[in-house]
Order: sequence, then structure tokens, then C-alpha cells
Amino acid sequence: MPRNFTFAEAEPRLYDWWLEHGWFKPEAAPADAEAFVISMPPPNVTGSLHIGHALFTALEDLMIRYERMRGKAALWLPGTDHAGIATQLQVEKLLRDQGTSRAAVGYEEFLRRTWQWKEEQGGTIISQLRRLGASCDWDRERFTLDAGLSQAVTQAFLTLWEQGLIYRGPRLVNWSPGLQTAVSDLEVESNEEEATLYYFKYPVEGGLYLPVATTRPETILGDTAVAVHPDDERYAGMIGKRATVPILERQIPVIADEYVDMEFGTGALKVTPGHDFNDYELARKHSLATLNILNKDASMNANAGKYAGLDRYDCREQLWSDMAAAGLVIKTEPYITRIPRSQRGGEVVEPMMSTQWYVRIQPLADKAIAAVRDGRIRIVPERFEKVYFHWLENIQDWCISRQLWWGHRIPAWYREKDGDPQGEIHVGHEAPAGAGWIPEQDVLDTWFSSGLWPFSTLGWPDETADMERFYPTQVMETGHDILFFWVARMIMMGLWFTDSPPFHTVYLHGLVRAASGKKFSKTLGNAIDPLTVVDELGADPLRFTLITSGTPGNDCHLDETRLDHSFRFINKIWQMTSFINMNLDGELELGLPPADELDLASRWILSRLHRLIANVQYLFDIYQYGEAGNQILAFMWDELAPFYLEISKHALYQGSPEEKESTRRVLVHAQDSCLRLLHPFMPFITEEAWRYLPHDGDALIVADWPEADEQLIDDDIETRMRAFLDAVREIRNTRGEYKVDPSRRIRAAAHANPLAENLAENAQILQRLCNVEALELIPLEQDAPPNAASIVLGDLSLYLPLEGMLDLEAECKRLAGEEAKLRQQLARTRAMLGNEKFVERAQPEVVQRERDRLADLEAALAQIQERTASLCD
RNA sequence: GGGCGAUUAGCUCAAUUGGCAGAGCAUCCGGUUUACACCUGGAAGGUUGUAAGUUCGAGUCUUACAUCGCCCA
Repeated sequence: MPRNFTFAEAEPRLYDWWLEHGWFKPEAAPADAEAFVISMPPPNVTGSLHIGHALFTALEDLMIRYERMRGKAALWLPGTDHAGIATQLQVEKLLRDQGTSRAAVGYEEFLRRTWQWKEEQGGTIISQLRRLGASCDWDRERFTLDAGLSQAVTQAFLTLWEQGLIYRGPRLVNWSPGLQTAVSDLEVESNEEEATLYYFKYPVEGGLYLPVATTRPETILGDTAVAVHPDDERYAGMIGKRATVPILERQIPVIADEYVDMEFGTGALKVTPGHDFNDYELARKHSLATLNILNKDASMNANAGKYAGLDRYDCREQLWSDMAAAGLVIKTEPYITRIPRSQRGGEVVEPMMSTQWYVRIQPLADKAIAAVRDGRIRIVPERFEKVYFHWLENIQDWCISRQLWWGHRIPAWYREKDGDPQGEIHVGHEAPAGAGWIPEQDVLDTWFSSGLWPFSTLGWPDETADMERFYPTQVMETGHDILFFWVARMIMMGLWFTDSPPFHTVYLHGLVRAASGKKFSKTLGNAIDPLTVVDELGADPLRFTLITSGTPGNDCHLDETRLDHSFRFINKIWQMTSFINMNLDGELELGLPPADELDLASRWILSRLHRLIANVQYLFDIYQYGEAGNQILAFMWDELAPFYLEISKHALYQGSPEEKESTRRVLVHAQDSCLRLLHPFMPFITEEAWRYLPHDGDALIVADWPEADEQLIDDDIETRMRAFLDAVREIRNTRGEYKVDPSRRIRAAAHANPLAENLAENAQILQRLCNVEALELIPLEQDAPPNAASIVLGDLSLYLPLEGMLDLEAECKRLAGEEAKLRQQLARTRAMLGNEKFVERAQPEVVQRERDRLADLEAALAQIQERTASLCD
């Protein structure tokens, strides 16, 4: 066995080996095995691996590997998302670099180039997922624009259309002037920014004026009313009068509505239905005209009069200076307001009137609400259910059309009728017969296809074998930031089209941030690049660190020192395995010898191990993977390695053949179990180490998941062993205080009692762990050895004869310190037991525990006092 | 404005139904004894944001407040 684990060599080798054997495929399990399916949230095809991808990969691969080891037909179905806007932007940039543009090359050529780009670059993220060890069934990989998935999209669209749930019409939408498309509310981020609040006079007939404030003066040109609160005495006389739009001189009414906030600004509100969502609602209520003043690129249109053609911000400046010249300006002041920006590119979006396709979403939302309400779908952590309900209960119709070229074209055709080029609409698989039909240019929102993902990837709408066997899926694991974007839509679409919840559990992870708490971003330069980590430390440490750094649903601040720790854990695992491996000798019978043939230490480690297995199982059942990982690490590093491995050397080096054999079997069982438990966290190191342990079966990836054997969990053994470990700790401390050379072997003595006899019988433990060669039992009536340091453990006093090293004064001081500590603990325990209500109402086990502790403490105090009396008085 | 989350050691985070608050890193003092210096023995470090309440007992449950973050309007 090599001295070290060389991840750079082993990781690709093991990955290929797993792949070649088909172990990533659900078909590796028996045909009648229960299915466990996760559809991978498809990463953006333009993307390259970031730390968020690494987190979802680590978690999903953990779940998949765990269920595979439990004998399920585990299917992790991978794929990518065509990401309409992002991909189109990417290719447009490419075209710009080549000195051309989307418009110049035309629709067909643009699509051809985009596909070409996808074929060349789109595999990047997938190959990066492989480096992390993702055990996906790559033969089933899907892409949202694949023929099969496109068929699913068309089918879904047509079904909704036939059901009357899709309509087309003019509405106010968030318009992205740079991209020239509608964008979803969810894709607009409004953050507070420094802006200017402009105060001006709105001329009202009769030489009056209303003072009005706005952050977007150019929208004055689209005003169709001015509103005041009906109770506002300041402006009561103006209601019903005509106001005049500055510069344009257009006449508009002054209306009254309680919506107006009298306290805000001047208390008078300009109403621009064509470019403000609130004003749009107000206009509908008052039957006001809606006026669009912007072109699709956010330049001013003809309705802006002399400003037509100007950019929106140039217009703002120009108009304001013209108004100043006209004496209409009151003042400007700095103002903090929320500016809506597109998530892509960050440009300021404009609410604008536009004809779009919508899904009447309420019927779908109702089903989605019910499925979570009645428990058919569970969200982990549960608190996100509230967020989910709130969003679905206040849902707006879903604008599904996008003015892009890259995506699923809406299956609709138009024909001129009565002078309207879109007077006639046909929706269907193909153009209807007859001349003059022109296909719809718009494509569908990418999330429309993503919403179908859990079943479109399995062959829907066809009744495929995969659909039959693997749908519904089990778990949807993804970030809480896309609960609305995606999870809710998958649930709605899944229930609507398949009549089944697409999965029974939604597991939401948090965002990964840098340790500073800042959001990771390349511009800040604080991004941890997962691929760099994989190059430097391997995939296992990254995975283990990501999983153990936080708790479900909570953001975590990734601390790079933890990566180093995980890396060292891997070395630890390797060295432990190596130790066991080099102490094997020939064939070893697998499994454990009967417990009653085992020594104390073996029974102890098995009890601890099986308690660990039970805990890990419990934690996996409640999705607490991080805590599970930490517990496995703690067991291996703090119990198995420093105690059992050390103690086992006695049997391995000096024991009888039977002792050697049984110790080897315990060691192999313990290490094997730990490797199994860790495999879902760190597949590479565990698989590679496992090869060096005696085992049945082909590979760890398909080995059985450990089950706790309750028979091996033994409180009594653990208590007895704890006495040893306490003794070891105290002896080490005492040696340290007296600066006894660690390599110097010393003796110990104790007055005979059952605990002392037990210690003496297993003195090899003390020898291995604290270099005490033997424990000498002395009769009760005999005095403690002279010049000895004392260690008190309950009713036992251990004496360490420290010839020529004992400083009487220091020893007495140490004893006094021990006594003070004991008295403090005694006071606490006595107070508790002195409290009648505690004794009466606390659980009996808790009371008993305190009583035992009291007895121990009292015994220890007596020992200390006796020792002090003989030594120090 | 509404909702959610967080607040625990210097830093990053844990703590399974309420039962003596734990790790990693950093700090201090030791050690190359043949699995591991990618190691190891020990120490120090806490009024669990504040104030009340429930309880025999609160980091954990309730309420109010403070600070920070996220989501929605």
C-alpha cells in the first residue's frame, strides 16, 4: 500500500473504473429494486463551475450514493439548461468580437452558430461535474432544447392552450431595453440606490399648479392624470380640473384617489400608466388612457413630441432644463430609491406596454399549494413552506414569452385579418393549411421548459419505460434562491401534466459565501474556485468541507482553513487504513467474533462504532448530513485512531494468534464501516482505501450501507472504558505537569479495589496510551508509595511514584486545586439534588445520573482529603 | 411596510425529543515512541445579542427590543 493517497492519480482512475462498470446506472441494481431518483437542477449551459454547483453536486451525489448503497436503483439524471438570455448574450458577444451582430447574420445563421457554440462549449460544466465525482447516469443526460424535451414543451403549451389557460394580450411588463425582451419579475432586482427626486409644478387650469415629485421626470411625457388624496385639503379645489402636461401642453385630469399618500413628497402624484405598475392599476380603476412614450430600445417615441428619438436619460436632462426655462421647476434633492435592474447585465428595466403570452396560473398554483399543504410534498427546511405558500397565494399570471431567438419557439402562427397583421392566431404543432401564415417569433421563458424537467427528461409525454419506472422522482435538491423560479413551477407543471407531485421532498441548501460574509463574486476577487481546490487538494476535501460547513437552508461562510482540515482528514483515513493493512497476515475471516470473546477495548470500540452508525442513520433520516459527517470524523480521529488503534498494537505485536486474529477482525470491521459511512461524502479516498482492506464485493460504491447492531451498543462497557480513558488523561496531565520525559516509562500503584483490579488486568492499555508499564496493586492497609503524585478517579487513587521528581509543595498545591474543583462540582450537584422539585419532576434517568455523580464526587473528595492529610499537613 | 433567518470562544461554524455549551483555524506550553509532522500530548479561551416569561432545569420554548442579512411589496 502506498505511503500516501495521491488524489490526482486516483480520482480520474476510480471515476473511469466506476463508469466502466456501469455503477452510476440504476440498472446496476436488481430489476425489482426500489427506485431513487434525483433530477439534477440543470446548470446553465453557458456556465462554468462555481462553488454553488460544487455544493449541489456534493449534496446530490451524497444522497445518490447513500441510496445506491442501500440497494436502491439510484438514478441521478444530469443535464443542462439552454438559458435563453445568458446563452444568447454569450453568442452575441462572440459575434461582436467577430465584427458582426445577431441582426447582421440573421435568425437561421444565429441559431446555427449558437448550436455550434453549445456543442463546443456546452460540455464544459458537465466535465467539471465529473471531476467532483458526480455519479450521474450520463447516458441519460438531457438538454432543455433536445428534440424530446422540445416535444414536451410543445405538448405542454398546446395542452394549456386547449384548456384555455394560455392567452395573449397587451400588458405592462418589465422590459429590458438592451436585450429587447420582456423579463420576469423574478429576474429583476430592485435595490436601493442614490437617485434624485425632482420637484416641479404641474400647471392646473385657472393659473394654479400642483407641486409634484418624481424620480423619473421623462415619464412626465406619458402622464395621463395627476392624482391627489380626496381628503387632502391643500388640493381639494383642484380635483376635477384640467392639468397641462409640461412642454407637451397635453390636457389631463386631476383625479382623487385614496391610494395617494398625503405624507409622501408633495402629496400629489403624477400618473403614468404606460410606465409604472402602480399607476397602471390606478389608470384601470379610473379608466384613464395608457400612453407609451418609449421605443423598444428605451429611446423616446413620437408620443414624446420634440423629445422623440432621444435616449431616456438624455430626455430626462433635456426636459428638465426646458421645464426650468419655463419656470416649472421647484427643486431637486438627493434621494434613495429602489432602481429595478435586470439580473442579466444590470441595466435599468422599464415597465412598458407590450403584447405577450401568459399562463393563467391560478388553477396550477392551487394544485401546487394543496400538494404541500397535505404533505404529498415536503420542503426541507420546513420554514420555506411559508415562503412558498405566500408566493403561490399571491401569484400573478406568468408571462411566458420572450423576444429572443434562442429558445423554444411558441407554436403559433398569425395571419392578417381586417388590416391587423395578427388578426388571426393559430396554435398547433404546425402551420395550418392555407397561405399567409407567419410563425410567431417569440420563444418561451426558459423556466417553462425547466418546469417540465423532472418528467420531460424521462420521456414525457410519451409513456416510456423510464417514465414508468422512475417517475415520480424522490428528492429535488437545489438552492433556496430558486424556490419560486423553478421549484414552484416544477411542482405546478408536474401536478398539472402528470397528476403526480414530481418529487416528495424538496431539500433546499443555502448560498455559499466567503468567510468574510461577502457574497462570492469574481469582481470582488473573493471567489473560491472549486476547480482550483480540486487541483490542489482533490475533490474529496472540497465535498466534505461543503457538506460539513453548514446546516440545511442556511447560507454558509466557507472558511478555507476547513478545506485544509478535510484534506488532512483524508491523510488520516489513509494512514489508519495503512496501519491496519500492514498488520494483516494472510486470509482474514470477515465479520466479527462473538462479543463475549472480545476484550474490553474491542467491545468498547464496537459499542462506540455502532452508536455512531445509529446516530448517522438518524441524522441522514432528517437530512442533517453535515452533523453526520462531523460525527464520523470525530469518531475516527478522536476515538478509533488515538485509542483503539494504539491499544490494538499490544495484541497485534504481542498477542496470541487468537488475539491477533480477533483484533484484526475488529479493526477491519471498524475501518470498513467508517469507509462505508464516509463514501457518500468522500467517494475517492474511501473507495481507494477500501481496496486495501479485506472485503467482499466489487467496489465500495456498490457495497452495503452499514446498519447499527443494537446488541453491540453497551453502556456498561462504555462506562468501564471511560474509567481507563479518564485515567489516561489524568496520567498524561500529571506527567506533563511534572515534566516527565514522554519517553520515560513509569510505574503506577493503586490500593486494591474492583476498578483498580480492572485497570491492572488491562495495564497494556495504560502502557500504550501513557507509557505506564504496570499498575501495582497494594493492600488497603499499606501506605501509598512515597514521593508519588496522586490522581483521584472516583473512589480510586492512582499513585505515580516519581522518584526524585516530586515537589511536595507543588503536589500539595495541585491537590488543593483538585479539591477546589471537586467542591465546586459538588456544590452544584448537591444543590440540584437538594431541590425537591427537581427530584420530583425531572426524568428519573436524569436524577439518577446526578446521584451517581454525587457519589463519585464524594468518593473523590474523600480520596483527595486523605491524600492531602498524609502528604501536606 | 410585511415575512423569514441569523446573533454561541479572536475568526468560521456545530450542539438529535429542553438535561454539565463543542469542533476547526488562530494563540500558549510540550513531543520525530516503527500508521500518520498532512502527525501528536496538553492548556487557555463563553453571563450563548439585550430584557422579561414558561419550566425542577433554557443556547434550545414564549414575548418584546437591538443589530445584521435575505425575500416580498
